Amino acid sequence: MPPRKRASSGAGADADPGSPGRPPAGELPARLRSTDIARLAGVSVAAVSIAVNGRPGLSDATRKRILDVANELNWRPHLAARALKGAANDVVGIVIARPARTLGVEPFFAQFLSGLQSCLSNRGIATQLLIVEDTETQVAVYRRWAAENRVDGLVLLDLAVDDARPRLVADLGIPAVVLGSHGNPMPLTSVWVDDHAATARILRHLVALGHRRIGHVSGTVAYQHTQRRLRAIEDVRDSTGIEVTSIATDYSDAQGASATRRLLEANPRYTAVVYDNDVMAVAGLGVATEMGIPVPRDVSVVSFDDSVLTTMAHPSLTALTRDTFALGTLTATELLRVMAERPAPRPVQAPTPQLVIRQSTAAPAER
Amino acid sequence: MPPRKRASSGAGADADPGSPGRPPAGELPARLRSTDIARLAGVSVAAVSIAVNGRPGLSDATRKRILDVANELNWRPHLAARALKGAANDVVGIVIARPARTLGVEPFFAQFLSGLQSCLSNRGIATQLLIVEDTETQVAVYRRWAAENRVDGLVLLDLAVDDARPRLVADLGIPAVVLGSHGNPMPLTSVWVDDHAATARILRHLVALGHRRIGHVSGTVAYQHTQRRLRAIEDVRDSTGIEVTSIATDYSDAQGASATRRLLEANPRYTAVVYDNDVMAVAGLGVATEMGIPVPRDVSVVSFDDSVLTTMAHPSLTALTRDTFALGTLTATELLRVMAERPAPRPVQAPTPQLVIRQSTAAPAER
DNA sequence: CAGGGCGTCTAATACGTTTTAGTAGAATCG
DNA sequence: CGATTCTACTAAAACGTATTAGACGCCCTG
Repeated sequence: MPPRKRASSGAGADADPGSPGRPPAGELPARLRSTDIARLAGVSVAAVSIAVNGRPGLSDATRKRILDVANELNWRPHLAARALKGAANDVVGIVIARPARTLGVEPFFAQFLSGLQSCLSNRGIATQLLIVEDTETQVAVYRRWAAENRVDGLVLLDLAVDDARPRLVADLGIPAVVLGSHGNPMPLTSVWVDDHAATARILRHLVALGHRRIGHVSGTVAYQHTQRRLRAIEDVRDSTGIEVTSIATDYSDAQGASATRRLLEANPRYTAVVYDNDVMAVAGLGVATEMGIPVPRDVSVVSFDDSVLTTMAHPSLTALTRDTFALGTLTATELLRVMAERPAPRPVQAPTPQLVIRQSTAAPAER
Repeated sequence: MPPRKRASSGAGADADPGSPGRPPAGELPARLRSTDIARLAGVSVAAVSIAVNGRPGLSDATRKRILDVANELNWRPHLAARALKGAANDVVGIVIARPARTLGVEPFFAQFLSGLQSCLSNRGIATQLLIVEDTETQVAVYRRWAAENRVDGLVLLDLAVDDARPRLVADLGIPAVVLGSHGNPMPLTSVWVDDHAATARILRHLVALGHRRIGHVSGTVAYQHTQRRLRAIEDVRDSTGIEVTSIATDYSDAQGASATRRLLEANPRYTAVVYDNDVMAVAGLGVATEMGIPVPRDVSVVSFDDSVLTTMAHPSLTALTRDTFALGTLTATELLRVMAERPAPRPVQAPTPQLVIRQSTAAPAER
């Protein structure tokens, strides 16, 4: 038997060869192909390809005729066929390794993603998202995506100390940008924030107010940016001689609250507490209020992250603020560059977060 | 000239034919193909395909040998080639039409997405996300994605009154689930929440406390769920005779605040205010505090959405709570069913949000 | 022992596009 | 006016996989 031929323009004896056994919603609209467009425009498929890809070598009249037919029928090149020939997929991937439930808690991710996407959308590029349990699966996904040729680029987030991913992704040959790392060696282009300066900014503010005994409710120490903050704190401690105690947490409100309790029960009491994120800061504020310790009179509170939470708290919280959306667009811009030009890896500095002084910080009470 | 042949297993004189002219990071690892696996396993490409797709027709020994080789080399079928043969892409799409900057404000979206993804990830399905400006572009994207065969399924969010998208998507033949609509006719399977019952639940609570004059700061009236809430309010008004006034907003804290101001300056004053989302509720709480109107003594406050915002506010806010993450997983489950079986459209009811009574509601003050 | 049936495997083809090599005709040039 | 270059287009060969039709043994059965 000859290979099954699709019903072409000729005699169409098979009006609907569709499945007679499948009752509901079983119509298949018989996908258009470039041959159809070519036939209707009276040209070859090669001409169709040239026209839709805007390449030179066609008269304006012919080009227009082809495009008119294509638009009329709302035909686009089949993505898979195009990708098979080595074209871009117009997809960038993000794989996140976090407990899925925690994603919605922080506004950071959603805002970053929005910024990223709003920049990529202009180029018709979509973002492909996968949430996995652990870093191992994450690595497996990178491998799989590379093998499958699924994405044109990657964004790496939440870099851990000694994270193996940048090296792996670079070796896999996928264009990528990492957010937050600018270590050496640097296998990938990175967008980084000066956590050191930001941390110093907070501490300078508190020291200037007169605080000499400061608590720090830190995030997960496995992350690189946490380490950078801790190092900055050490530097300030060494240079100014003030006392700073860090307590590590998992960023949750629960651990933020219990860390706060420990700091406020200490004797002598810490006169200021710095929190690595907004959720913990607000939770800590609640704890202080519960314990009858007025903020900012008896204890000042500062958050590393700014959000609707910190502005709406009472008292509103002094916080480091940054444009997370813009961070996303910056990352996207760099990724587009990497995808297009494959330049040598380089660090790109994002604006350093600014300190917004609100109602939660003041000079420590006299003793 | 004969067609370019890739260097095969034979004499390997070309250790690294990589580009000598492009200096940085220009290695291309020469993608593996099924032929390579076949050669190394000593079988045909057909056997490789059968093995990796787990289809019957191969002895266990051969099957294992093939899979071993494939895993060893970390080879996977090229996605595009596979998709070209009509296989699934393992991608579902979500197109959101909102100002990009607003996405991070509400936790709803991030949580929903997490739930969706955590369910889809089990099947190795990724989510493709696109944020666009308006509904027109959204429709164009659906058309393009359909024509390109980019996604296996769609999730439709933020349904407007008379939204044309369900009909369009159904006509395009893309499996899809809509969140929130259960109208007639229903071209697509929908996951819906009983907004009517939820709204009634809030009002019953306030009426039971003794409130007879209630303000409602509503969201954008173009959305279907806003309409359902408004209708529910009307029903309660009609059946109980209490007074309820709605003010439409765009969900922003700014408009929430100004609406609150209007309600609290009214004479006689409204003794309770219901907000369509948590951001506005917290903003309204701030306004009341500023105006020297104690909550809940002089005015009760209820939020339609629950989040870290409502729990951390002082006083903490009475709110409707629902498991947005679970809503995501439910939607994913339904979408998977639709993609697999193409059943007739049907409504799937998600659990009705429950009222969590916190500190912001109380009986109205005596007059 | 012929013949059917089954288990295992392969050759060849199709999927829908892009790209390369090439052709026919018109224009240009010495 | 023949040779060259250009313009506008086409035929055919990829891209890497899934699938279909069959081939080849082998076991069973009558």
